[in-house]
Amino acid sequence: MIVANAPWTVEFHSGVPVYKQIIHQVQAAIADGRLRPEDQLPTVRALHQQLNVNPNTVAKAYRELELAGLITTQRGSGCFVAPSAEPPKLSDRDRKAKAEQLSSRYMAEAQSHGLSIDDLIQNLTQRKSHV
Amino acid sequence: MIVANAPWTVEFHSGVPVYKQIIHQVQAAIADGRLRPEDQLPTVRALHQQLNVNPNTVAKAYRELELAGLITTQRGSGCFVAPSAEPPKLSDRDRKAKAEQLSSRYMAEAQSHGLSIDDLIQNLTQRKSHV
Amino acid sequence: MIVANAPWTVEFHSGVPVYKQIIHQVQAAIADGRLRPEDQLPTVRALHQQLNVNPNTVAKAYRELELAGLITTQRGSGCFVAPSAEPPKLSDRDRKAKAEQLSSRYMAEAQSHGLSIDDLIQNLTQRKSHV
Amino acid sequence: MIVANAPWTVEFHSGVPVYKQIIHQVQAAIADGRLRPEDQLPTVRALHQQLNVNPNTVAKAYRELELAGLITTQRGSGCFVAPSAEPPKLSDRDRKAKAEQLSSRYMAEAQSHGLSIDDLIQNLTQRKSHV
DNA sequence: GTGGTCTAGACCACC
DNA sequence: GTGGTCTAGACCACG
Repeated sequence: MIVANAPWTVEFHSGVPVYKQIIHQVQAAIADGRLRPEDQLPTVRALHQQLNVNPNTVAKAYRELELAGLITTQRGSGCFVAPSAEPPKLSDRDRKAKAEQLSSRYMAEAQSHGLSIDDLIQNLTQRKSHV
Repeated sequence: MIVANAPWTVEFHSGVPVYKQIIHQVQAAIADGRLRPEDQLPTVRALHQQLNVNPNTVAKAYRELELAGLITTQRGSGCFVAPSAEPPKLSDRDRKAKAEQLSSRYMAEAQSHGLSIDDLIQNLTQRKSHV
Repeated sequence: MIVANAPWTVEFHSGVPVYKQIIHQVQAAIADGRLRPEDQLPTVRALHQQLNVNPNTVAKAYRELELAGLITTQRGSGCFVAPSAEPPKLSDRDRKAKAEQLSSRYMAEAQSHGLSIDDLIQNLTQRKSHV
Repeated sequence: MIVANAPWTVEFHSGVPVYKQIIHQVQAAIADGRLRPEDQLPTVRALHQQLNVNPNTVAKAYRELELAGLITTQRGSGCFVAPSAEPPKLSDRDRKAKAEQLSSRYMAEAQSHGLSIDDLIQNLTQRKSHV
């Protein structure tokens, strides 16, 4: 099954390289089950059109995902989630450390644009219930 | 007052340019009142040592902040929050849009490292109460 | 120390991608001690000129070596052999299997160009004594 | 005689195109006498099954061999080594140059996988005596 | 000066 | 049609 309806998007001026944003989204989709082992990823060409980025940029993201062992590519037919691909498992301690690190950057960026902590919490809570 | 005890940090491999991370943190500190008009910022030298970053990088951040009118630099004595510096005011609609955009990127990055929405919400809530 | 005198070369029409040939050569240099931990690699620009290939091709090779953990890159100063980089250790059995696989491809290619096994053995023996 | 028991193999991730690997092996078999003029080659279908490769890929290899004059195809009955097919004859100088070029590439690849020159020499010597 | 990212576009290998 | 490789060239971040 091709995940054609997935909400692939990138922000161009966030500072985070586009290809890394793609990697993050694929990893996130695998982590929360929207993409399952053996599923086919969008083709390089499809994603490059949808995101309006250069095909090479998508290919670069897919290449790194393959090197990381998360996906496999089959010339002539496409890219697929690796059979063994599994969401990363972190200890509670590591989760908190990582959340701390991310939130710190996240909050600084948010506040610098005039948002408050509550704006963020509210948005996240909304997303949670929407799922 | 010199904000020497503020938690200045940068992540080198986050993709967000280091100088932008510094800008974000200064803006955030101004936005939430940790830095007030007329307050002195850490010196370039102090920050470059603390963050283990090239002085040019800190200088570039301060230069852009000055161009944005948020700080003023006084040769020989340091950089100060501009008297008129005010947190940006956004309409509710803009706040929501910005929060949406930011959250989307951060959630993907969080999930790609094995974190859940709850991990993020929990961390932010904690921060809120700590203030 | 920059390994400026290393015999970096690529064959353009061998079928093996140029960037993989570069990777192989770096790995080989690490494996046999010509490159040691902390040594600096040729800069992207230097190698691109020496090999007469596009800088991106060299950069791609270095990027994969970094992802594999063999080298580290420091923006603004260059690429270095990772402190922990070590030649791969294989069991005798694996060595034989790998040698079998490589030699099979190697010999077919050699014979298809009119060379005999003896030509190959002779050349390799010569190389050995030259070291 | 059909060379059904010949060790036809391809490596998919070697970088050398699959169809070229097939060409090399046919040429090698002709060069060392395993295939003689008038001998029949494996059918496209047989080889595609044995190598687990797309029939088009086998067909492409055979087509190029025919263009090179090494084999002839007779519709309905198969492909045969051309009556005039002869191993290429190279001058000593060319042989050495070719061997040098090939060995250089293969040694880098071998060492990058942790093999030594001796591993290669040993394997080749073994092959020689097995014939 | 260093490496990193992205684009545009070409050609190739394989299904 | 699929992905893979390479080039040329621009712009950016960092020291």
